[in-house]
Amino acid sequence: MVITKSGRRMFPAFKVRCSGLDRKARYMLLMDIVAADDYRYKFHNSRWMVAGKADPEMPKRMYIHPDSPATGEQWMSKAVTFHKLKLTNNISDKHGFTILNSMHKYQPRFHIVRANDILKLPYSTFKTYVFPETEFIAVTAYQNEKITQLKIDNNPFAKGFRHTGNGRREKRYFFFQKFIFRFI
Amino acid sequence: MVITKSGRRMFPAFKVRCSGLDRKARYMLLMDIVAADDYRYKFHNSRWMVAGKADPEMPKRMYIHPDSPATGEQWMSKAVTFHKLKLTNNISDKHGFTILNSMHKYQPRFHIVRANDILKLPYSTFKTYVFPETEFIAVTAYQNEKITQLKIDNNPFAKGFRHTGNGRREKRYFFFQKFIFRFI
DNA sequence: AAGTTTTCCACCTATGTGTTAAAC
DNA sequence: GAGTTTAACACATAGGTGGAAAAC
Repeated sequence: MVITKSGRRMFPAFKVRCSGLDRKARYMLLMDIVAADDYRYKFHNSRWMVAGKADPEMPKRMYIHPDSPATGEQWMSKAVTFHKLKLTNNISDKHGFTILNSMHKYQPRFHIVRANDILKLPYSTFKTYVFPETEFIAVTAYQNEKITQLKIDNNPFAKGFRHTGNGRREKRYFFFQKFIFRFI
Repeated sequence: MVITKSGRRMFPAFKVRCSGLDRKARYMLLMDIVAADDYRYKFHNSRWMVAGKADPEMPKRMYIHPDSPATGEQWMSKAVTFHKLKLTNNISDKHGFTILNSMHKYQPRFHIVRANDILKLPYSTFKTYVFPETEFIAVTAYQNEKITQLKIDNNPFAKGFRHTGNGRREKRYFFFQKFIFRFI
């Protein structure tokens, strides 16, 4: 997962479906990201390899889903997406983004708290869920070309980098087409 | 103020500066819009004139500033802008926008509530402030050309309609310039 | 020297403007 | 008919992508 100084979304976004909640009660839904192990990695010979002990971790922010608080009924009515959570490697970040170390491995976590209010969070019981398949390594530049291509093919914001059938980028071609269309 | 089926922001936005709050206490800041009188209007001979009795009003939504709740200190640290409030004439609106009648006169209101939580709002005391200079008439198409021009000259999203010094629109010209720059 | 991070960029999505002509 | 509303449009702002080269 790419992290930048200015903040980068996770892609694909963390998305969950909830069931078994009390329809009338109010809940806050949260996410955080914790170190998955105590190593630093490097990508070498097309493989991630351990490259030493992990650097110190910054305190991790608890990201509150912006629809919080909402009723169990509202949360269960559709999938809940955390697409606005942002990652950064800037240890001085003032936006409240999640600060990670590049070349380290991380595990997102999901929390459900029965609470009306952010003030009650510290005294409330958390139900925490971990999905191991969402583990990732933070980078400042892609290491694995296949990951890059997966992102390009699936992230709508990267459409400009997709290939046409014959293997060439389509961008210049379409800009030219647009020009012709407007001036002939 | 223009209102549309899909929802339209107010421009200029309602903007206030707060003082005298308890720095440590938490407040919710709210806005709503109420009928200013009981008339329907028409724009005739370059003047707004009464054109009969008002149509029935839809229930008015209380718009909660998205930064709510926050401390007095946070609210007082900078001007508070309600630029995301949206107006509509669609009586079936499901977005929670403020539903107004076209050709009717309205008065925005501003409310400060000392409360931690949306749930406490109904039991809380409101301090309500009205600034008569923010009164407006809702329309679906501009009636007064001077108002149109004021909006064009000041709203960044309407920059495409601004005139150059010689009185012509600048848009085509700049598109052509951009083209030359890219291909020479 | 080699690996990692930063900055600037073109290209994209998403959404806020008034205009225009058609619809009501 | 005359006045009002709607829908499609070009042109903006705002901000999310990876690429490339410079900087570290």
